[in-house]
Amino acid sequence: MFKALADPTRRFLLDLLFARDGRTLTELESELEMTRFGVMKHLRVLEEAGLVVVRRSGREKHHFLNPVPIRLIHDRWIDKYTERQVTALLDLKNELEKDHDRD
Amino acid sequence: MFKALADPTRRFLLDLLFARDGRTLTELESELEMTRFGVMKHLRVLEEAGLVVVRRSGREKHHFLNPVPIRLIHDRWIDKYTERQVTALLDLKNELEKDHDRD
DNA sequence: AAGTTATGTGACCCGAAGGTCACATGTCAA
DNA sequence: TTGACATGTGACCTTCGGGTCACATAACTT
Repeated sequence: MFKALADPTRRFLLDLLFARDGRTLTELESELEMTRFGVMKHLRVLEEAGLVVVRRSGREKHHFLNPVPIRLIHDRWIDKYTERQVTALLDLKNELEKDHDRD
Repeated sequence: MFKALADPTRRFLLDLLFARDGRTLTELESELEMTRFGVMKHLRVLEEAGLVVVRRSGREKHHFLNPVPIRLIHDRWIDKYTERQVTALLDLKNELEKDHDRD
């Protein structure tokens, strides 16, 4: 599950699904500079990690983002008390900068 | 930074630091079934990822957990609206189970 | 100064993961 | 049913990352 997040291509796939859910394999493939097979492998990893959930419809396979595992990562190393400090800090930072691009 | 979380040994190191901060290399080494060199490599990766912050004191090097990058992962794929749903869901789950061990 | 302790560096080995391809199955449409 | 489309499988290659070791520097102790 952590290994699933280790690859930049897979993170980009999550970004795509975060922007718009329910896309199919070929739809996602068109956004990447890679063979269909590569994308398929990555989606499989994400699926096995529980980060992506799948719904079949005929010959098509639609992919959806699952936020739960991400939250579990968060909760593993940030307790309720620290969370308040960190969110406050980051909210302040975003307030000061007002433009943000990550990674 | 995501690759830093991909390795189970490094996650265990974060767990150790989450339990108690400021430990030194040899202290952490004693908790693992590995050579000092292996642990050193892992700590270096965690440090470069910003997940661990370091304070030198003489010949000793103390390691501290930094929660900010973890929170950034969270914020990347969970918006404020979804966050409420997910936390509510997980709080409910923890309430029902009442015993929890992860990974 | 000398020995011990804490940490650092470079090279090396090996298994795992990313990527592609030939080939294959299942499904829609005419 | 025939062809086109969407997805799946296994083998293969190559690069990368985890782990160890020989060797090295720096600091505390007596």
